[in-house]
Amino acid sequence: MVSLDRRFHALADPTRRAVLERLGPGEATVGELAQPFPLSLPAFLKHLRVLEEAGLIETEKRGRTRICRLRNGAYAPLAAWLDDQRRLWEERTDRLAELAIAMEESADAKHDQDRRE
Amino acid sequence: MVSLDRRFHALADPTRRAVLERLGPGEATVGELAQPFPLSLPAFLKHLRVLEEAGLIETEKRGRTRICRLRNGAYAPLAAWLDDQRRLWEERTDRLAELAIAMEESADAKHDQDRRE
DNA sequence: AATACAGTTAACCGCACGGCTAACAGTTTT
DNA sequence: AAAACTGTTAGCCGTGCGGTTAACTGTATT
Repeated sequence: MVSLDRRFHALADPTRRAVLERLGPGEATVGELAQPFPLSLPAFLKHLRVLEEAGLIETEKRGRTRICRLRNGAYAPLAAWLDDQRRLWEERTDRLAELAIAMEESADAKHDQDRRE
Repeated sequence: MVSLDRRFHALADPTRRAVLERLGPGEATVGELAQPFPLSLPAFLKHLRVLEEAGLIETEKRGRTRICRLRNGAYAPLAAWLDDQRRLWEERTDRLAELAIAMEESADAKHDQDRRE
């Protein structure tokens, strides 16, 4: 299994994210992918390698060209981690809300008590 | 607005992700956060800086200690990007499915035609 | 067979990243 | 006032990342 480190690192670059965005709707060759970027081909190839080793894309050589496509379930582990964190956060705010309510009730009780005195 | 580059880069490190996980349930001081890690304090502080400049946490100095907490909506832009990409992917597979159905119908038609001949 | 095309490998380069130690600064505590 | 505690800054260092050019491989085209 590829580490979250590799996956997140792969996304921390605008060129690589652009490639993924381009690959969302459908597959493309190395040349087609590289065309929009002001990069040498070797530099661009390194980005593709990073994406492939992060398990985000898969590639296949057909003749003298190589076609690239998004991997099935590529984003699942990343989305899962984010969802976990958001869940933790919301559980926390829920607890805070309960606490606030409890304090309010306690304050009301004190208020009633004051009135009775 | 903080770039996606910074945000994703901040997540591409196990120490920093661990800090975020720790901070999910509630806030903590620098010392409490640093304690589990086999790092010098200056090294650890750099990680906190990265997280703060990525807009993921916010910190506040109280006396001689500094307390750190998760920022509200910290993960929203990241989750949004991921969701966009997954949407693109699913639209693509939907189109492929439609195409497959269309081809099947076409094949059926051809088949019927063959039978009629 | 020669040429062009698409990608790949190798070797290098500057710089930012992640780590360290040492010294300093501002708050509590005693 | 002195000592202890909690961060913080400064400066250094090795490694890896993102980029380059040059040379090469293998596949189509003519």
